[in-house]
Amino acid sequence: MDTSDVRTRFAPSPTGFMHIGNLRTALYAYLFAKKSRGRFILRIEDTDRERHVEDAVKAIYAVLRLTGLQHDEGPDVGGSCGPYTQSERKHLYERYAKELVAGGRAYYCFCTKERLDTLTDDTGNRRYDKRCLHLSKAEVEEKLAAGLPWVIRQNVPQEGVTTFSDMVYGEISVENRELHDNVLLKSDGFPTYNFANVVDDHLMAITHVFRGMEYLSSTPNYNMLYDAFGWATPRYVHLPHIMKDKHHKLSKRHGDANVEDFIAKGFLPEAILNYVALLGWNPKSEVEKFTLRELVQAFDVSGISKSSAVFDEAKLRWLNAQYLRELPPQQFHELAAPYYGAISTPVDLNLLSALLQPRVSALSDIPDAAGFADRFEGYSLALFDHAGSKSSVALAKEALPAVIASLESLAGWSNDALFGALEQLALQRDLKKKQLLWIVRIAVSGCLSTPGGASEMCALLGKAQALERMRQSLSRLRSA
RNA sequence: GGCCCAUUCGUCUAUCGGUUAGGACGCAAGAUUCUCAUUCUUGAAAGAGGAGUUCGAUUCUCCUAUGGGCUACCA
Repeated sequence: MDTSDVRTRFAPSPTGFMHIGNLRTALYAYLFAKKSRGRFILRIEDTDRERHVEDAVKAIYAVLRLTGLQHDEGPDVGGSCGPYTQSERKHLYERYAKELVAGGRAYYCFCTKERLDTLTDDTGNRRYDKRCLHLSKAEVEEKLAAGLPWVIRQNVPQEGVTTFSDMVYGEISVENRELHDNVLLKSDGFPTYNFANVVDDHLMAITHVFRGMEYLSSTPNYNMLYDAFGWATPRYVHLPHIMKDKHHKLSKRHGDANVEDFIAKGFLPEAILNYVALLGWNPKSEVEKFTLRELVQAFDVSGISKSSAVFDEAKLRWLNAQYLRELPPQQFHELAAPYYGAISTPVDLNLLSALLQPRVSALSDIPDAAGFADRFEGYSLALFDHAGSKSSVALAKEALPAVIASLESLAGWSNDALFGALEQLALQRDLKKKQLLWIVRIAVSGCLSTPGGASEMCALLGKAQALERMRQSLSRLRSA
């Protein structure tokens, strides 16, 4: 049950995939709404036909579904303020723009691109000179009748100061003369973001606007629009940017910022969400691990920081590893299964999952971690030389026959039985346990690093295969 | 260029005038371990610079520097 009028919205433009920054904006808007027992709305801002990307909307739905940020209203789920896709609301904007024209708060502009270009100053900036504002009503009618292309521009007063309050950045004032007569309605009849966001946020009764801080400097323009219509302004929550590094914003040009890519790389949506929540927001406690539910409880706008944050994949990996380890073994196994697809050697996959779960930090680490399975042939014999365990090629050649003989007659092939047998054999031959186990592990895996120790590797491969590999290693040692 | 915003360890951050400036990731060292990893312990690591205000500034004010954003018929 809703118990408040709080309504937030996530309003992406379908110009590409969802990146980490988009996700965080959606998350904060969602958390704020849910914490206030309000509603979270999805609105698709597709007013730029040129940058429109076909499957972008699908990607938005996919990410919201995967991360659990369920919207209460939106193009796909409906709601009382629809339609929720701006291209389907086109007629509305024109009506409202004309209302503004009638009230003198906006005006038709017929200036050509060429003329606009002449308005560019020494520093390469352009500022419209309000020329068309001074057209008489008759002149406007005449041009309109002649079928000249037109746009509608906001009529911004050039004197005075506009002040607004942002819940993150505090009070911000801008001299009105710094503001431009933005285009509200484009010549193709579509509204610009500068207009559509105001009309829609009002019509959809949005109470709190969450968006990137790049809109901070144009917010005075928007407030003038609200005032012109006689509408109440929403509360603003501008968010600091997420950076790829010290100097560059996370950009869609880099596939690594794509939320779906991270999921494909074996990061759990819960971990991504958790990490992203902490990028630019602090819970005022030292807790770092939060479920979505817990985030809803803990979220507070006062914890949002003002400065931008650099995205750190290392920390995401660490968090993801925490999540992976807490998974019920069976669930981890199911998630890992797709990554076993490339393994052709028969191994005990359930056991492999059990060994892998505490040691991978992303599911995509699995193929590499399980490299022993298919990368056995032709491994370097130098691996038998290991100072730490005092083992060597010579020792391997000498000890392996006994290992093979001993294990061939081993009754069970469990990890415990194997470990016991190897331990005993080491004792008999007066070898350090470490020495023998190193040799066996290499002989059976051919890898410096494996998901388990010698006995575990043997158990993983099964009796026939493990013994076969040992014989193969022995013969290579002998002929070397 | 103009305007807006920001500036604490490499990174994410705590501190809301008085702290040995705390935590986390990463990094290093040690311990544990049948490898690597895990786990545990320890360590190195920060207030951009300069003026003020104040008994006292990381914290408040101003200037400078640096970074980011906006300055589109993109959002």
